[in-house]
Amino acid sequence: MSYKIKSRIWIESEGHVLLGEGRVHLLKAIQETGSLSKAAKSLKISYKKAWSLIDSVNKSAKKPVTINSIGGKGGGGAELTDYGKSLINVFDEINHNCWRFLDEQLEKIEHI
Amino acid sequence: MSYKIKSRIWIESEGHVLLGEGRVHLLKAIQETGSLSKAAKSLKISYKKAWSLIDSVNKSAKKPVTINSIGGKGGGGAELTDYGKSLINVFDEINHNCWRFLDEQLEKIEHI
DNA sequence: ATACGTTATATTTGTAAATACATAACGCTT
DNA sequence: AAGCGTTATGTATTTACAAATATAACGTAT
Repeated sequence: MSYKIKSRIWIESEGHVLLGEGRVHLLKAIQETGSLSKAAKSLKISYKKAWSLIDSVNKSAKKPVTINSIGGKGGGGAELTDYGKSLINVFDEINHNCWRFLDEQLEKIEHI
Repeated sequence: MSYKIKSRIWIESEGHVLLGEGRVHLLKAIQETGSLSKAAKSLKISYKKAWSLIDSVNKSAKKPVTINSIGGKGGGGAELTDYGKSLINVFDEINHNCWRFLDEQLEKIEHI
C-alpha cells in the first residue's frame, strides 16, 4: 500500500483566515530578513501579495503579529512581535502533530 | 478566544490525488443517483468536471472505485464498487477524527 | 432501424485570481 | 534639500482555471 495522506490546516478568526502554511512561511521569512520586501523576494511572490497577506494577518489576530515601520534607517522594515513568534511556533507544532496523527489513521485503509 | 482551526485532508497514490472532500462528495452523489450526470447536476458542477474527477479517482486507486456503463437500460449509469464504498467510509472516519484531534490541539493557542 | 439517456472526449468561451506596473508617503542619512 | 530603501495602495494586464458547448459511441427498448 503506497497511499499517502496529506493535509492542510489553517486558523480562522471571526470567519477570516488568520494563519495558514503560506502565511507562516512568509512570517518566518520576515523574521529572517527583517523586511517585508526582502521576504517577498525570497519567497518569489509579489510585494503586493506579501503585504496583503500580512495586512490580513494583523487585522485578523487579537494582537499585532508584526510591527512595520516606514522610512528611517534602511528605509524601514518589518519584524515579528513576541505574539507573532509564539503563533508560528504553535502552528508548526500543531501541524506536525496532525501529520503524525494522520499517518497513524491511514493504516485503516490497509485492511479494506 | 474565538480562533477556529480548519483542515483539509486528501489521499494520494503515486503522487496523484486519489480522494479529497470534493471527490468523496461526488462519489456519495453517484451512490444516491446511480448516474454520473445526475450526480454532477446535484452538485452543480459540469459533467466534464465530474467525469474528470471520477476518471482520476479510478486511475489512481489500486482497485476500481466505480463501474460505469454506457448504453443499455436508461442509457447507462455509474455505481460504486464495494471498495469504493469502503474508501468513502474510511475517509469520512479519518476526517472526523482529524477535526476532533485538531480541536484539542487548538487549546495550545489559548495560553500564549 | 430509430430513439433515448447515458458515458466519453475535444474545443471554445468566460471568469476569477495572480501578477506586473505605477505612484505616493515616510523618515533617516548625507 | 535631495536621495535612498522601505511600506502602502491603486490600477491594469496577464494567466490559469472553470464553465459552456458540441459531438461521438454505446446498448437496451420500442
